[in-house]
Amino acid sequence: MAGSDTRRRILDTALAAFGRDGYAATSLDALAAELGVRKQTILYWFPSKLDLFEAVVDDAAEGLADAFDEAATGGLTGLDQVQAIVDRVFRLAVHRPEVLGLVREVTRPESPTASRLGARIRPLYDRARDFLMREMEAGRLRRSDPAMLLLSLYSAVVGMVTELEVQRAVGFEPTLRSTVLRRRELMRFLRAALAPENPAPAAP
Amino acid sequence: MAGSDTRRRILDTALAAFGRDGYAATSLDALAAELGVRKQTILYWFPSKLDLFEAVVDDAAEGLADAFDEAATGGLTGLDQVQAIVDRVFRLAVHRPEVLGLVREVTRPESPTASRLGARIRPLYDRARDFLMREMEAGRLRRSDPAMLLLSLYSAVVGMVTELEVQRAVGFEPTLRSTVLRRRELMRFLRAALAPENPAPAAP
DNA sequence: GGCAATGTCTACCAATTGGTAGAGAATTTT
DNA sequence: AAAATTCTCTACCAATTGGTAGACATTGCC
Repeated sequence: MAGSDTRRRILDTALAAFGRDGYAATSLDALAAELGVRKQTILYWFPSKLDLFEAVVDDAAEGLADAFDEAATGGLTGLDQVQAIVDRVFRLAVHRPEVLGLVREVTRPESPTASRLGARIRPLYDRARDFLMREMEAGRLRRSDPAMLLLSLYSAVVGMVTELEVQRAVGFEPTLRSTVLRRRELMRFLRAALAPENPAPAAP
Repeated sequence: MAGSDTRRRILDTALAAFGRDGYAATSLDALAAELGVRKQTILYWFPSKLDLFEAVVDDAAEGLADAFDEAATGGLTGLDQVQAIVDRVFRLAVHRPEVLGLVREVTRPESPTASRLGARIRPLYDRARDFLMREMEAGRLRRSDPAMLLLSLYSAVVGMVTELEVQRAVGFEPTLRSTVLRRRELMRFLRAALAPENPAPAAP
């Protein structure tokens, strides 16, 4: 069944292209050329460009959910859990920056599938908010509005990560070292913002 | 001289369109229609689509610089100055969201003018870094790497602001009230992260 | 071997794209 | 008033876009 391999390859390459160049700037012909295939092969697997894009979004959302799951199954709590997730997102950003590019593309209000993404990430969002709420009540995180805090966190992390690109734009070529420094600095920032004012009592 | 008025109108409308839909998804025909004018009129004022885009970027960069200037001339220091700038950016985001959309578009690595933006915002960047360095040395901000901290700040603010859009994507319609709450929560976050561990001594 | 399903291709197509050439107003300069 | 400049227009154009129709190959099944 070589066919579903083609399908997989199309999804991967399309994710990279959409994430890098955006939906409008990615043409099916260019995509096909990159795949070493004809455009009609793409249209065989996905009836239209928009269908392809939606499939790519779903696929990426699934990958993101897996990444979060992986970072959230260690039984960590408080800042350690936050750190684990930040690390995971950074790793993703380093070796698959297109995924975050796609997130960026898709959160644009005029995106052809802005609402679709909503449905896809909503469960992640709810889980994260519950986690924050629990940790605040346990005194392991500074108390504040969990929904708002979550948006702050998301902003800080994704913003920081995508600013690898800004850094390029401003003229620095980001190195591995600078990436490490960036992550460390971000964690200092987050720890300062999130650490409870008076440490939680040890568990009984 | 009705001509330069046309030029001005083209710049404004193009900024809105590029910021909302992105460069590739904005066609000169659509832009012209929105302006009530023929495409060739646009091409008379700007020799090509790319030229128009560059002019729009320059124009927006100028506007951003003015906004920062306005927020930075009150002689404030430390967290108060940071807060003034955050407020200013939020105001901008509320009544001209396209500007931030454009920043987002242009910081994409494949943007046709990624490097151009670099040159334009570099002075702002340098000024902000100098400010942070000064305030740290005066003990009014927590000490850390100013360049990294600046990226964190930029990320947190721009990320938070663009998440007004994410919020829409997830299905909430942001209200004025939620915007106010968001700004307040962001400032709590920033204050927690930036406040010096031991307060600075009063000025002599 | 025949046959049906699956998968990739060639050949087109209508619509849209950014852009050129140059006519025709309107305004300013002389 | 004539001439020159400034501005917006109509008329095209070649290239690219997403998409359709259907031929041709390959595979697994009977």
